[in-house]
Amino acid sequence: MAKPEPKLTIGAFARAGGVNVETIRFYQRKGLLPEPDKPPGGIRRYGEADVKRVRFVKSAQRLGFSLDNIAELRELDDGAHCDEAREQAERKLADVRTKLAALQRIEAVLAKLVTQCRAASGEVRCPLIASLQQS
Amino acid sequence: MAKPEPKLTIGAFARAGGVNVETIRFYQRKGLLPEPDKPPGGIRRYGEADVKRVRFVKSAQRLGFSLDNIAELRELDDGAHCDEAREQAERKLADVRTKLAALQRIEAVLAKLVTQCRAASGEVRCPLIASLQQS
DNA sequence: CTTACTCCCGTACTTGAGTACGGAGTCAAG
DNA sequence: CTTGACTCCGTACTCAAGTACGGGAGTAAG
Repeated sequence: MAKPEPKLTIGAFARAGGVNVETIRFYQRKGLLPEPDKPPGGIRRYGEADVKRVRFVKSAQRLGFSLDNIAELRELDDGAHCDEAREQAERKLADVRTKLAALQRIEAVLAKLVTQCRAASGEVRCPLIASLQQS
Repeated sequence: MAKPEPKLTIGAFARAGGVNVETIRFYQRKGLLPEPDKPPGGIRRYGEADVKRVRFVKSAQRLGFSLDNIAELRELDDGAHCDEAREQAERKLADVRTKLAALQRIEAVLAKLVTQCRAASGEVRCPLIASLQQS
């Protein structure tokens, strides 16, 4: 049953996870990744489970979770805490929706300014800059 | 014609601009706000033009421009460079649209995860965390 | 004149997510 | 056995956008 366990060095591990070595070490310091025991002789080895964990961090990060959020989320990964993880995700979802709304407003304003600017070539004052000076 | 020019102290000025004193001083160091001459006697005074300028910074910031962006934008405020300002704004708009799209994808994924989680109470594995471990 | 605010100015600290550096040790190839 | 690549480890630096601090000077009210 003993799987070969690829046994990557940190460099290979980092490449497999799509991050660089320093990032791995940084995550270890943060407690986001376990630091495998150093076998006498001195070089730590990493396996598939570690690669998965980096990927977990990276995907969660893409979803807008901060590293601290992710650490919490990870602590809930002991089976029974699905509810709490879900609540976290719900909070994050609310959060994302807020940001989305804000960004949509920005998009609208910016688009309008650009249009005005295109229309108004030849005016004394740049409508974009002028408008930023109000309010 | 000589307008009274309110002549605010930095504290009053900061309040008028809705930021705090340290922020004003920080913007001055960055070149985003002019630093008025110190009259002999030692206390600098600010007028309406300065308040407008802080507002300019703050509105541009709300639209997602960085302080460095804003400094560039401000340099274009000498009349004839409306085109360049518009180009900046167009780049920013493209930028905002990219972010918007990304955030929308995130929203979708997160919403789906939350739904799955609600449905799957009683499973061994939390679908949220499980899913973050893929890819 | 004293007290209580402000202002001035420089320096340093903060947060988040890494990146960079440098010396020492280890490992595999030639 | 040497060379080169890689690892280990700690410390320090980066960026953005401020915030905090502290001592000295000016100012306004009582």
